[in-house]
Amino acid sequence: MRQSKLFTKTKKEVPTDEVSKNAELLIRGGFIYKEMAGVYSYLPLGLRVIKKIENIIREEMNAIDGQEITMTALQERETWEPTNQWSDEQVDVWFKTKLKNETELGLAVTHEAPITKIMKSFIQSYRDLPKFVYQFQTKFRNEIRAKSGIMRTREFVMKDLYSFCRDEKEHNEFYEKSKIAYQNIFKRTGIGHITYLTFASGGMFSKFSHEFQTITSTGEDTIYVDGSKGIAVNKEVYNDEVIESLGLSKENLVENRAVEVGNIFTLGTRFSDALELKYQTETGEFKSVFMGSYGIGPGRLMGTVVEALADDKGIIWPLSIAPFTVHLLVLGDEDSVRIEADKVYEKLLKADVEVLFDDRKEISAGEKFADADLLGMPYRVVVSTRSIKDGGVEVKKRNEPARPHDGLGAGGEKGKVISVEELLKLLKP
RNA sequence: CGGGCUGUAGUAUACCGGUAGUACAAGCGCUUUGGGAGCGUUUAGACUGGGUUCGAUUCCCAGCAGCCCGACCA
Repeated sequence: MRQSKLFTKTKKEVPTDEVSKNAELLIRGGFIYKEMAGVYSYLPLGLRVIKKIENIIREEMNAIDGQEITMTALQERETWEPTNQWSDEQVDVWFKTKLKNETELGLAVTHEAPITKIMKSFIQSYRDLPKFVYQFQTKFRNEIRAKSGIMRTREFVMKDLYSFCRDEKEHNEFYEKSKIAYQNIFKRTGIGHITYLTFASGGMFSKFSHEFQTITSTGEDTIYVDGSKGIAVNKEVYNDEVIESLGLSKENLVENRAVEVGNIFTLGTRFSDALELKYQTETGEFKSVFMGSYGIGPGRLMGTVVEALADDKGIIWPLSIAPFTVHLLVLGDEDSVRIEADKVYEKLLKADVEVLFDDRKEISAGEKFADADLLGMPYRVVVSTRSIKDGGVEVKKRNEPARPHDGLGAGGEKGKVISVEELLKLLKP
């Protein structure tokens, strides 16, 4: 993509009404646009990140036999009444509305009840189980207080998977598989090393649940981490009984602030009982289906990556979810340099490298470098009179520490000059 | 939902009960070109409603909007 054609622009100024790092950097970079408090649009660069995150999640969900669907955002009152969750006392974040004929509707807060209804049409026998279904779909939650940029919003996409098993044993087997799938997702998106399986309360749905918490100083939650075992306990259930039952000891637990990037629940038969999702066993008895639900918010995951990995100059995207692999900069407007840069761009495209080409004219080198740092692509590749004289292109990784000042310009960080062929080998080994 | 703070060009800010100033952005011209460059020039602004006042962007009230702390969080 040529940056001269990209409709978004970077901003030098920090918006004063955003304090959180993720919102500041994502807005300055033009990844997202704030529509209102807790409601953000995703612009071209941001959407590319979201799509990559979704694809990683999709691959991991498919690997554990998930089947993708899309459910509706409009939900009927009757769907939620059997579990008593239409009432404002039970669920206080509903956005409710009405049809012209006064029928009450809700905007999707979550989908346990609707998916249970759907599955009633298809599950009758033990032969139909187990089944696993997921979607990426917009949730609406009328949060009293939206905050922390894209971390806690009123409208957001969530990947929610629902499992339907014959009994608790079959459920537990899947539940353990889902933990590994989730851990793969966080590893692949670059935050695996700071994300912990965390024992937590079950909220409305069950007594306990598991969260995946990523350690960042700006996190909303407090967790106690046992680094050697790689697990943690949420403050909300942090007591002697829980610590003992998990085989942990207080001496090894370290307090941290963290962001909940994923959450898995055992639902049991709460929904299948209430909505009468039953199946017949081999002996002809009717049993309620044993359920679980498994959520990840791609937007929050994106915000968490920004919070956890950025430096004082901008975002540092992991290769796996970067909007582009390479940020190609051309310095100077001389024809010879621009022709050479165009050639490099074409070669990268031909080799299937995702490249953002800063071909903007009359933009100073400093501004291009600052933008490259802010936008955070993994590789910065520079074409300039100097790189051409040195026989190639200058390559610098975004996550490499600054090299010592080499006298080539104020605050200059020199990359390594290599040929385009070597660059391609580096990117596509 | 309790508490606190804030609304001035696109963004960030300043002053003031009496002509709203600056920087960045944007447009134009020239210069510059390896870390957000310079000179000149142009465009552009007081959240809404009520009150006090000769006069309100400024003071008061209400509404709306935003941020922060806490509580909440499927």
